[in-house]
Amino acid sequence: MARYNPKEVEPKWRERWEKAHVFKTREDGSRPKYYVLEMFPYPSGRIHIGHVRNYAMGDVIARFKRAQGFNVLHPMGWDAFGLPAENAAMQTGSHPETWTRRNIADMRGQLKEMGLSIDWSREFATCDVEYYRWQQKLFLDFWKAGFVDRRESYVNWDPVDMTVLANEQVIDGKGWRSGAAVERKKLTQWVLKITDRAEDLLAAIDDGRLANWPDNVRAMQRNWIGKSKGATIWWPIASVPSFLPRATPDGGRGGGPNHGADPVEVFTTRPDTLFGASFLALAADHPLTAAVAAHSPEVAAFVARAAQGGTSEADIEKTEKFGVDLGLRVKHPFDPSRELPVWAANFVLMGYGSGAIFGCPGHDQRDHDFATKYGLPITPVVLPEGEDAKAFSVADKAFTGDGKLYNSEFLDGLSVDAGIEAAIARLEKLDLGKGETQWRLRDWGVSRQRFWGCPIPAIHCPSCGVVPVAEKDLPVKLPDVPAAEFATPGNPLTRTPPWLNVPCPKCGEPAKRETDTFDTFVDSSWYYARFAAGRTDKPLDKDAADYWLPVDQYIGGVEHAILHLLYARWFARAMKATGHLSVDEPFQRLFTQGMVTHATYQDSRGRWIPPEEKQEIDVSYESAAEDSFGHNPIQGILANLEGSPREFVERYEEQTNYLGKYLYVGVVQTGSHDQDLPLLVGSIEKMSKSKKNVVAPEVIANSVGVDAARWFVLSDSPPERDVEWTEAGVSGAWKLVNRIWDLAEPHEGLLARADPGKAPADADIDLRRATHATIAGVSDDIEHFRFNKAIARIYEFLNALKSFTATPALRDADLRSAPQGEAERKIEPHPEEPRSGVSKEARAEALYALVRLIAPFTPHLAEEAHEHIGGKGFVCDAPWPKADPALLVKSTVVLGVQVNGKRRGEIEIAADATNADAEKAALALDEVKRHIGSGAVKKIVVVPGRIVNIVAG
RNA sequence: GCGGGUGUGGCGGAACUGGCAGACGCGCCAGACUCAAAAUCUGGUUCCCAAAAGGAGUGUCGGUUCGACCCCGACCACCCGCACCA
Repeated sequence: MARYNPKEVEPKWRERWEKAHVFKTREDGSRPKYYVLEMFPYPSGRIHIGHVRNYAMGDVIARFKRAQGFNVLHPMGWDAFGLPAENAAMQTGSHPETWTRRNIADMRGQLKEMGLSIDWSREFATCDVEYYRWQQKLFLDFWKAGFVDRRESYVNWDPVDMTVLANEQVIDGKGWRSGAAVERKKLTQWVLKITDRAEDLLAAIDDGRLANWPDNVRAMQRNWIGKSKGATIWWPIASVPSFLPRATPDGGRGGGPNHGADPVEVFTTRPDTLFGASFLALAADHPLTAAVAAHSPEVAAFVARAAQGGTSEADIEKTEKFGVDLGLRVKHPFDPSRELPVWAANFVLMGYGSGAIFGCPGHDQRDHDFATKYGLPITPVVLPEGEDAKAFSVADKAFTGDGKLYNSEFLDGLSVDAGIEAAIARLEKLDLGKGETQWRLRDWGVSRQRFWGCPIPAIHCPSCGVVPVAEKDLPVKLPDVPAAEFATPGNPLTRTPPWLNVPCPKCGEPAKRETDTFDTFVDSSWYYARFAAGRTDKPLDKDAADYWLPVDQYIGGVEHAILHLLYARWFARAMKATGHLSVDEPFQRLFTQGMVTHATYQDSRGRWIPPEEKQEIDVSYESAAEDSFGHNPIQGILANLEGSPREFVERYEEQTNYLGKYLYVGVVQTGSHDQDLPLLVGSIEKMSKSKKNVVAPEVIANSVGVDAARWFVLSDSPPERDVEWTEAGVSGAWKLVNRIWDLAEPHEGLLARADPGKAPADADIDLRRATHATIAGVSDDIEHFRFNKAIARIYEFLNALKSFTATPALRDADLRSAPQGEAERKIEPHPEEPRSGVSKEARAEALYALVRLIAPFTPHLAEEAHEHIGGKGFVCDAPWPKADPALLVKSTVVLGVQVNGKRRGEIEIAADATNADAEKAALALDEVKRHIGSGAVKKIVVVPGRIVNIVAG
């Protein structure tokens, strides 16, 4: 029979789909809508397996919902602005747009080969003028609404590339590309005021609006927003040295009329421990520290030393705490007669709170470390439950738990929570502090000093200041810049006078355009809405947006759990406030899929070896013990290894333990590299070019077809976990494709001859039950993103189907005695001679269900098989099969029988049998009798349909 | 340190609301077909005991229950995110 040939079949169906426009989304209010969206790709050049998995998942959902009768929107586009295009331009001398457009064309072709049910008519790239012009309009609306600000802030500046770097692009204090030491530079940046919505962005995480998001993503967002409740406290400076700045008119609040300088502002979450305060500590870059440093070489030396330590690195833990006494004293808010020293300390950060803390060494470990080092007093003020006040000590370690306050005057006896409230009340009464909430979340700096991005529509006028571009003048298009311009570092926009020089929209005098472009996260913050409701004359069509949004299912990598998803959430709120949208949460359900990983290989010199260049060898135990030269090859290989052969040795031992008979000697590279160098089997990692463990999707598509690739990336591992790419796994998927094809092949035209809708005879009941149980199970699994289980169910069904199709006479047992030549028939069951009693109708029903159930996973194969068995039209247009509830109920059930909780046998009884029947049947079993023995039956627990447990003693 | 998650055969993983642990796939073993191999097909495959009978078994220890991978308590290991966040 004909071998299934994906190279012919797959393109054929893609052409047919395209010709019939089957995946074009029609506005249709009569059907319920379903919007499936995968995070759109950055056009880096090629599709990789990770994309395949991401889009295969989305496509399963899209096709499934479509078959269920939903009006499905499943679009695709390109996150097309960004740094790599400019870097490529610098290296290759081509324009960023040329590079980007070429990549898009390549990747579009590759994506189309995947057979995705995408409405390509809605495709756009964020670098299309028709997209970014509306982004500029949204920005102007946000500006008008007060969501935009301009602020001075520090940025990472690469002096060689002359650009701002994101924190992730700074490696060990150096630019990731240029390797130049990064400078901190103060720039005026455009800012979107996302902190204004911090409260609501946080509230939505826990009030049910994000109920269908993964817990870890919600937790990450919660942490990132970082709300902490506490108090701001103003500590009056006791005696003010002359060199300190004079008090500002409003800054002296609470300090009384005659303190001479502003009080020191401190934020704390534990105002209840105020009586345990023994010092104040300021950040090294706190203004007050700077003021003292100007007059004290010792303090200046401290500031210099503190600046050396890596501030953002993870090895902060190792950094020793150190500080310096500033020589200032402050008055305790609750007892002005008590004065505390003011220190500067390296562990206090200017970027959080007010850059100053009060140290309570008894109840904060960092303060404890610091106080111990510098001999500052340590006073306990919280007594744990059940501890004796005299015996309790915090000399060795800070106590951070709950308890009762003591040593705290008016707070004595209160719990921590009550103490916090009482302390805040007193502070507010004294006008020395107030209850306050601090956020970890910062406003979003969107300025990038780059060319390849959406221009920020603003104009700098010498007399009017910063002025928005008039709406009639939109879009602010990127100017035509010769490709050669990109060879020079910096932003070409600053060197393009005809574009740069414009009249001020307000006064008409000569002015200059803003040369910053938007962070590309802005582009991806609203694309989902544009897909759904794009219009040529405005950002969105509100009616269409109201119909389609929110996105019903969003799918992407967990690496976007914080920034992209947070920005998109804020953007939706801002768009709602400016009348463009009606939703504030754009993504109803979120799914974060795992990565595709692959084993890595390294030779003994540490070079990465591509998987296709390695060769596995097995050596039998006998030959391993001694080869023809009388050497043990394992020992030989191990002896040759340079560096650390640990990984290799572990694998080797593992294999001997299990197999005994065979030794997995490992992997020897062949091909272009040195022969017979032992290869280390490395860890299993995310596919990456640097580790040479990538597998190109097109290579798979050209051999076993995209259906097999799609099937593979969805089988085995649950979708949220990583899946390891293995050759064995791919060949398994290929085998599956052929199994299904073999089933369809002998039944050519079956649907035409049988009516799968006609209720078949009773004798078919087992097959029909299997069919309907599979329909119900697969539907439920897809609905709940359990693709691996849906696939397992399909395998189970195939196994069942086979037992119905193969005639018992041709089973293995009979084959041995069968005459020569008879075996041929076993491989190819006769289509018209199925197991006795199974009708054409039952088989037609089973196969028709099968092709529709596999369609979301392997759409080309489904179409081909469907056509082969005589189906009309497209499978992707066919309705999703419905399970008949009557066939999901069994007439008899098998119950496990336990004695004292251990399984001892099973009984098969009618599904509607009474408990008494079940008990009787269970007690009649020989195994049960034996295990009860001479003991008395004390109790019998019967769970109908599940189990019988006999308690005997 | 804080937050989230995960621990089940040789491997990836199933097990519904507390009810037959190991579905399904891979790998492996045996057999059929073949001169042989590949492919395919059939059967087997948690561990211990030669087998049967039996026993043990879901990271560890304890608890609740007729019954625990599942619930509770304490711990261990690993993964992810954040992090001198006051």
